[in-house]
Amino acid sequence: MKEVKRRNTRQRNVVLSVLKNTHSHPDAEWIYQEARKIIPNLSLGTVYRNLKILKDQGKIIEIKSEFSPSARYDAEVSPHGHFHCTTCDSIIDVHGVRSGDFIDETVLKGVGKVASFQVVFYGTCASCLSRNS
Amino acid sequence: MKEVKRRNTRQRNVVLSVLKNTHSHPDAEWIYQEARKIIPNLSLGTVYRNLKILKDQGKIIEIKSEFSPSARYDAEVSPHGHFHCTTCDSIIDVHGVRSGDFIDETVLKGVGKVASFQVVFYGTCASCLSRNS
DNA sequence: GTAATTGCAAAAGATTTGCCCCATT
DNA sequence: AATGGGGCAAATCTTTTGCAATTAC
Repeated sequence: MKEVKRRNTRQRNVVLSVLKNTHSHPDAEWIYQEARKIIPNLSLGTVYRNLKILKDQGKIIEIKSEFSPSARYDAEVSPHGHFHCTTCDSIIDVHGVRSGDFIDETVLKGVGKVASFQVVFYGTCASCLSRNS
Repeated sequence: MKEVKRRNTRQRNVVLSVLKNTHSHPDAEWIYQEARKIIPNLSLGTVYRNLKILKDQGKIIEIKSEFSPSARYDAEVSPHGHFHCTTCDSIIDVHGVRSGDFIDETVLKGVGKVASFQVVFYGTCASCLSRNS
């Protein structure tokens, strides 16, 4: 993506604020539906374009999961992991991920220079466990 | 996916052996092209179907990266992480990564029951670093 | 013989892009 | 006024699926 002077648009602000107001790690379609409640004639393409820009700017995180066909997004950008429940499809934040040791190790092993990382756990979340017990 | 008695087909064997013979973490299309050298009339749909079956059987791993539009595959199934070089697009194995090293198990216990996990580092690999220095 | 599997092609789903008009700076 | 951004729709890319024919067991 080329370096351009970004303008301050209502659409981009709404996309970001919708994402900041949820912990559900939604996909583009969900964000689109929510944002439409505020800007009814918003288009899905604009949502995708802005998600990419916001990701580039480091204001949001994109989550790629083996169990989700579409990318999921998160406005919490401090380093943390995710737990994807394969039963109810919800994604839960996992704080306290000790990435430092691993990044060091990776660097030490001569693999390369780490810029960021993603950790996703798969399994059954606590709610689903108790629901089926 | 329903439980069925799996048959031993040439197509599935070839897909698996193609993947076992590389460390490049290829996508379905690459596997398809390689496998076609052995079974010329193989179809891409069959490759996708078999990748899904092999994953279900735990014989291969699927890697979802923020920087790859298509899923990548790995026939090395022992728990390990990956490093995706955002310069040359190669994916490198990072061994010695265990979930317990990443996150306090007790924290994870409260979230749910973990069945598997995925760790992907993003950055610039050693080859690309030296090439551009 | 029976049911799983394949090849083919169409379909589906997710994301990107061209174009022209509008809005921000 | 200049140009980034939006809406819309078409296009692209990846993956899935229906179906009739084939193959493994």
